[in-house]
This record gives sequence, structure tokens and C-alpha cells, in this order.
Amino acid sequence: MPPIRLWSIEDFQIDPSRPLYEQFVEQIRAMIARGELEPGTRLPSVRETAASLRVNPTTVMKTYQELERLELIVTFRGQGTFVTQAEEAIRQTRMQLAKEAVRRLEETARSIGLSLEELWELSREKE
Amino acid sequence: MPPIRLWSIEDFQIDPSRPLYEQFVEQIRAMIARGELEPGTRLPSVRETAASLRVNPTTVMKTYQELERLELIVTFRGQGTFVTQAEEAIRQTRMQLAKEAVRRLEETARSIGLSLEELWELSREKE
Amino acid sequence: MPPIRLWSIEDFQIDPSRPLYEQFVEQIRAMIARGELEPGTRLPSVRETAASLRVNPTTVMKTYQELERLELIVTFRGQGTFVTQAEEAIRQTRMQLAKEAVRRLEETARSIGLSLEELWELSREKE
Amino acid sequence: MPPIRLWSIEDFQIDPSRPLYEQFVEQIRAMIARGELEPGTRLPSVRETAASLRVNPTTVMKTYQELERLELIVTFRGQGTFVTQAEEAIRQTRMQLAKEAVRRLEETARSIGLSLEELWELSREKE
DNA sequence: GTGGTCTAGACCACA
DNA sequence: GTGGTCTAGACCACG
Repeated sequence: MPPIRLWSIEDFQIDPSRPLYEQFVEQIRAMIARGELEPGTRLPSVRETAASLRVNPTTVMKTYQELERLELIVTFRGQGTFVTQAEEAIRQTRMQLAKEAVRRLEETARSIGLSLEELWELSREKE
Repeated sequence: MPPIRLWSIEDFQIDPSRPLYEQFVEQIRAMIARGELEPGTRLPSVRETAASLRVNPTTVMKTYQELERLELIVTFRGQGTFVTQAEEAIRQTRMQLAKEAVRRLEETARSIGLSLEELWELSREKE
Repeated sequence: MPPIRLWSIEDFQIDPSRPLYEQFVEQIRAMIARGELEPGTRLPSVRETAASLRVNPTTVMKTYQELERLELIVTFRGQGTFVTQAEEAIRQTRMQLAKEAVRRLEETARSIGLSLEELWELSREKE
Repeated sequence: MPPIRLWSIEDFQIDPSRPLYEQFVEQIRAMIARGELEPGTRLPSVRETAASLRVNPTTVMKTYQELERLELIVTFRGQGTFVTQAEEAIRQTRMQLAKEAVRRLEETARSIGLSLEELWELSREKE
């Protein structure tokens, strides 16, 4: 059973100034959170992924380990790595991402002394 | 002409896993953006700040130089460092911070396949 | 993948009364602007450069970071530092240097009350 | 015999990142070179100038000393400081400034691998 | 007194 | 291996 398809480096938006594995984690997590990678889907192996993304295998390994720690993927030895079947974990992730995003927005508003409404208005001004 | 007052390390919330100078820049920028540090105010000297924050002078200098590149402070040789008189630059900074914060929120919503309203609702659910 | 070749201190013309890093920036920028360092070329590592130029690694790092802010080089974490592939940025730099040089010439002419033609004539007189 | 008039800081264009005295020297030298300050004119005293420009007296002193070294002004003890009567010195200065400006232009052209004509063309392109 | 540069050397995360 | 941050301490020009 092959994985849906190999990744290409163009599937990711990379900022060279930030850790690669961190950006892979974020973007694969988003793929799972929005349902683009469905539960049970088999992911390409570490070796395959490293080759297709042209990155160091240890970078992919760190990515997968972190996603595993987040309980978004599971590895079955000898069988491969799969998106978790636990939809609850995916639901939780979506909520965490939402809460975190709003928390950051509120933190920014607080730091410049604005209410959320004022921040919103300001962000909509031109120039 | 002394600066308003020396900083204490308690004036800053420091995450030891991130670069010190980066956090100083962010938090001083916020002080200026919300008007806590008024235009024309003299900042404590590099040496004073280093002593009061218990960090190395070069760390403070890197902080000040970054704030200067952001055009939020100005250095007059031999006289010290001052919050810019150009209130326009401060206004711009507030707007940039607001726009950036909202952009990140929209980016998060997009990445998990939600509208801004849906993201907001989700962030307000309990658990 | 080694860089083209190490630098020697003889590759640079150093005026000891001016900041080292500033002169390195100017001269490496010129190498890129005139195509001597081609897009994609890997620069010698910070440590190698520091050793071959007999300067401190932090001096080289400051040089590279400044060139990075100018968008003339890009750093890939753990991989090294490379001349940007964005030839547009290089073209822009050439134009900026040209415009700036002419602007300075016009400024000098203005400051001594001459037209560009008169300045040119004057500079060609002997003694 | 009063000097023509006191200077105000608005008579000068100041870049805070460069030495003050250096900029005063350049700009007063230009005033003399273009004839705005005529030979024999009496300059305001160091003390007066420091007060009217709101700078440190030692800065003005250093400025005058440098202009004296350039033989553009002369000080008669107890009488004051005057623009030199030696028109030859002024002529020389104009020529030095012109030669130096052209030398810098040629140096820039050389550093980016262009002829003077090509540099000129490039500086005239838009964007 | 001020900031700016440079050195020497340590430690860290990342690939 | 790579660059990035931080410390400690020296020296300098400027005002």
C-alpha cells in the first residue's frame, strides 16, 4: 500500500532563517487539521521523504518524531507511518491552533495598548 | 539629563529559550508603540542598562542597534540614545504590528480551512 | 560542496582607520555586483573566513549578517551561506550603487556651486 | 566688527550617525568654496557658535582647528577667526573637492565593473 | 561620559 | 559541520 504521493519541496513554504523541521511540522499539522491528509493515510517513509524534499534524513526524522509526540501520526514498526485515526486528536489540534492564534492576537493588542476591536480597525487602515 | 529611570530585569518577561536581544527589542518596541516611552525620551545608556539588566553590554547594544534600524530610536554621538521624535514612525509601527497580527490570524484560519468567524467560534469553545 | 576558494587578506584593501566589517561588506558586495561571485556560489564558512582573514569569527558574522540584510546572500541553517539566486536583487544593487555615486557627485557640484560639466572640467585641470 | 551672522543648527544638514565636527567642516568648507562665505569674513567665535548651534564647544573648536589646518580660515589672537584672504587656497580646495568626487565616481564604476559611461547610463535608468 | 568595534572563547540548536 | 547568541574585557573616537 503506497502513500498517497511523495512530497516535493514546493509543497512547503520555507523560510531559510527558521528551523526546517519546525516548518515541516507546522505545515503537515495544518494539512492534517484541515483534512487534506485524511486519518489513516500512510505517509512517505523518512528515507523517501528526505530524498524527495532534498533535505537531511535527520530533519525528516525530527519532524516525524514531533508529529508523533503531538499524537497526529503513529508509526507501526515495519509497516510505516500513518495519520492518526483518532479524530478527537485532530479536533483538539484544530482547537489548540485556534486558541493559540487568538491568544497571540490578544497579546499583541495588549502590548500596544489597544482593545481587540481597535486593533482590528487599525489593521484595516490603508498605508 | 538623566533618562526617565533605569530598567530592571523584572520590567521584561524573558523566555530563556529565545535570544535575549530579540525579546528586549520586541518589548521596548511595544513600550514605544503604546506610548509608555514618549518621543524624545532618553533611554538608559548601554552600560547602565547592561548593569541593571545583568546582561552583557554588547547584548544591549545589539538591542539598541536593531531598534535604530527600525527607526524607533536615534543615537546622538556622545549624548546617548533617544526615542524618535518622528511620531509617524511610531504610528507606522503600531499599524505594522496590528496588520502582522491579523495576517497571522488569517493565515492560521486559512491553514486549518476555516473562516475568521469559524476560527473565532472555535477558539471560544471550552476544553 | 566546498566554496569556490578561501579568501586571503590580500583579496581586500583594508583601511585600518575604518571598521573592518564595513569594508568587507562593501568589497564583497562589489564582488557580487560585478559578477565575480556568481549567484548560488557558496561563500567560505564563517570560521574558515575568520581563520583565512585572521580576524575574529564575530567580525565575519557581522559582515555576513549585513550582506544578508542587503539580500545579497542567503544563509541555510547548517549548510552555509550562498550568494542569492535572485539576480534582480543584484541588479538593484548595481543600480543603487550607480545612483548613489552620481548623487554624491551632483551633491558635490551643487555644494561648490558648479554644474556637472564645470565640475568635470575642474577635476581634469592639472595641479 | 561683528561677524556676518550667527549660525543656526538649521543652516546645516546633520546625520547623527556621523561625527558632528566632520559635517561642520565639510559644510563650512563648501560655503567657502562656493563663495557664500567671502574671503576676509569674520566667523562667529567658538563660544558664540557653540551656543547658537547648541553643541559642545569642543566640537566647534575641533571644527575650526580642522578648517585652519586646511588653510581655509585663520585665527588672529584676540581679534577673531576669518575666512582666508588667500584665494589660491580656495581655488585649490574647489579643485580638490572636484578631483576627489570624480575619483570616487571612478572607483565605484571600477568596483562594479563598468566604464564611467555605463555607470552614468545605469544611474539614469528608472526604478 | 557616550556608543562602536574587535577579540577570545564558550555554548547552543540545526542539518 | 554550519551559523547564532552571549560573555568578558579591551580599545577607540566623539562630545
